[in-house]
Amino acid sequence: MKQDGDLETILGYQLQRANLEITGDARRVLAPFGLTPAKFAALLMLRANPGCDQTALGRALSINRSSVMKLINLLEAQQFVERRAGRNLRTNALHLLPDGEARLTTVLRALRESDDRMSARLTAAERTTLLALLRKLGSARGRNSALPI
Amino acid sequence: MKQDGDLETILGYQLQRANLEITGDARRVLAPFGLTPAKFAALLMLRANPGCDQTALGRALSINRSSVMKLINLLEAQQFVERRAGRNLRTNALHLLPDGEARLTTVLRALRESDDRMSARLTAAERTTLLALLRKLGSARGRNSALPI
DNA sequence: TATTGTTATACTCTATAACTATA
DNA sequence: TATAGTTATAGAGTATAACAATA
Repeated sequence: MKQDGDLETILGYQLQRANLEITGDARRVLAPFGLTPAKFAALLMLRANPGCDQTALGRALSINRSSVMKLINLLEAQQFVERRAGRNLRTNALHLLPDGEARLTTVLRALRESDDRMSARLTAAERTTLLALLRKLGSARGRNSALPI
Repeated sequence: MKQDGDLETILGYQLQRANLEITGDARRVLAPFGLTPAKFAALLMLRANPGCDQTALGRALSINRSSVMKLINLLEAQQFVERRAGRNLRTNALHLLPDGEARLTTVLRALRESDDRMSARLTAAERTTLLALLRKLGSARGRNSALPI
């Protein structure tokens, strides 16, 4: 099978391939903890912003309010997170539970190993470059659809 | 909302964000042609390898045989592609139809515009670097799961 | 009126497992 | 036995649209 010259230089295609490769390993690592990449990202963002509401979390992650609902419902059922009374009657204040935060620390360690393993074929400098370029691309995320501000 | 320091340096998270951003625009561009990113990629790969069978296409795209089935069923219904008699009774030879190839040329032009628009916040050199790094990461794709060789 | 949470529904992409026919 | 295609099913991640309650 020949490679296709166009696909080689289509950013979206290469992103999708790399994403599946890296995310696949992350998924295997997270599964024993009952987590998925999306739930894991939500936990980290929550840890950095205790007490935030669901809409704010969605904006930070650049995902829809209804997608946040799903994640928090699951994380609450797993005792990672708690919905507390918010600053008014229509908002929730989201908090990591102490045990959830402890578990998250363990999970983060495991995920870092996965990340290192997956980026092993890059030099440290390449990895840093890649992260910077990805952030540039992803920073526009939600400026249209998910972050109507 | 604060950013989370860990998420900033987790490759999988930044890949996912960038992927959603870039693929989202591609999806909007492809939709009027009845295509999605996955179907589009299959078409390009098929154009480069006329007459290949479904399993080979799956390997080239690093996706499962059953995923190829879905894509080809749709593309055949849309008259982009045809299953012809293969080199033996259990293989299909996949071929782009002439009109499908013509349409693909138009679509490719539109997608290139999307790709350029999305990578506009990178310099040409950065875009090249990014593609090279992504290919390094994605090249392992399927060596375990999807490409048992 | 605008916003928050919620619910129901749907779509994309992919995978696994098992079957059938053929090699 | 091994491989190609097929089918059914499932899971992860997301979105849209509409509603109720609240601001």
